[in-house]
Amino acid sequence: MKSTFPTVLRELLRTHQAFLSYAASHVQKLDLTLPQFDIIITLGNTDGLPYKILGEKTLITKGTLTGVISRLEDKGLVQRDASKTDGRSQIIRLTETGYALFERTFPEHLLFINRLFDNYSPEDVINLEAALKQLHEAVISLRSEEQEKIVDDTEA
Amino acid sequence: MKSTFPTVLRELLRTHQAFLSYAASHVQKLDLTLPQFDIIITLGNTDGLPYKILGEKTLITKGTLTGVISRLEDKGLVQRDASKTDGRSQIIRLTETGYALFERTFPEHLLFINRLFDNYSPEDVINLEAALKQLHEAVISLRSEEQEKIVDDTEA
DNA sequence: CACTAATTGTTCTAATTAGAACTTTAAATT
DNA sequence: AATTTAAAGTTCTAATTAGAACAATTAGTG
Repeated sequence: MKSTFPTVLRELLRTHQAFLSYAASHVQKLDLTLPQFDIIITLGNTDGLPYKILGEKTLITKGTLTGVISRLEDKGLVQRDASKTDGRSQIIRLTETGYALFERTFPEHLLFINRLFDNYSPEDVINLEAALKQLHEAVISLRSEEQEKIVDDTEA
Repeated sequence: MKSTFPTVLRELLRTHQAFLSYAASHVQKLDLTLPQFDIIITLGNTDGLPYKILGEKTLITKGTLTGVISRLEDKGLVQRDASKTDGRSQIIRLTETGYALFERTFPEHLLFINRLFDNYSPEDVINLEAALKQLHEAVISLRSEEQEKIVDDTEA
């Protein structure tokens, strides 16, 4: 059996790692970590987001999110407000300083990142996205199969 | 300007994360973390590898590697031997227990992972790998450009 | 050979990470 | 309405992560 594991999936890990370190190199100049800047970006052009949504958009789990938000709060870039409609929920929004940082740095960051695709044809972009989605869906599909197995075992 | 950043690259992050959590779900049953199991796999079928090579293959930086190896050593799965040819270098190899674990678990792990590609045609695999490599090379190319800039600044 | 530069691995720090236990509040059920 | 169940955030723990400083050794240079 020819194993696709070492070749294709290693390449996924390598590409991911390379991209993160590329993106981080830009963000570090702002004295922010990548997750921190990701929060800033995600909050930009919104009127604040509940904790939960913020975690879903940035792919940061809630236990981690508390720490990241706290550090941004310490830096004065973000603030927590209690939700008016749900007593459990916190709304995170950019402070004035945070919004100013967003406006000042986001366009340049976008250029920096999009430079990766300078030599891409439109088809290349489509292919990449399609290939990633195909793998993503395969993972999700198998993961839910595994989940069902566990449920079956519990019931049995 | 149409931004490729939020769509394609988010998909890279999501796919990567989904894959890791899928792989981790399997490895956790062995009471190992993914990086730890990655080391076991990488050492399997070798006669031991120097620290440096091990880090390159697993994409783990040296500061991190020390901790991961130490934990595997504590579990008795791996041992450190001083290199005979280089006084600075350590050779990491599987212990008997470690090798037994590798032999017992690796084939099943491979099956578990390769299941992701059950519905892939050969072209699908080739496309995925090509798309990832294209992005990877774009990152590397830009990263080295950035590096040159820094050198220029230092010289100027 | 002497000196400098580079490499190997360890140690340390600050941050992120997932997961679990926990508190508080909301929703659902009886 | 009372009770149970679920959801939102916080806190805690163990591990990973990158990066920087450091000691020991090797390689390269004059």
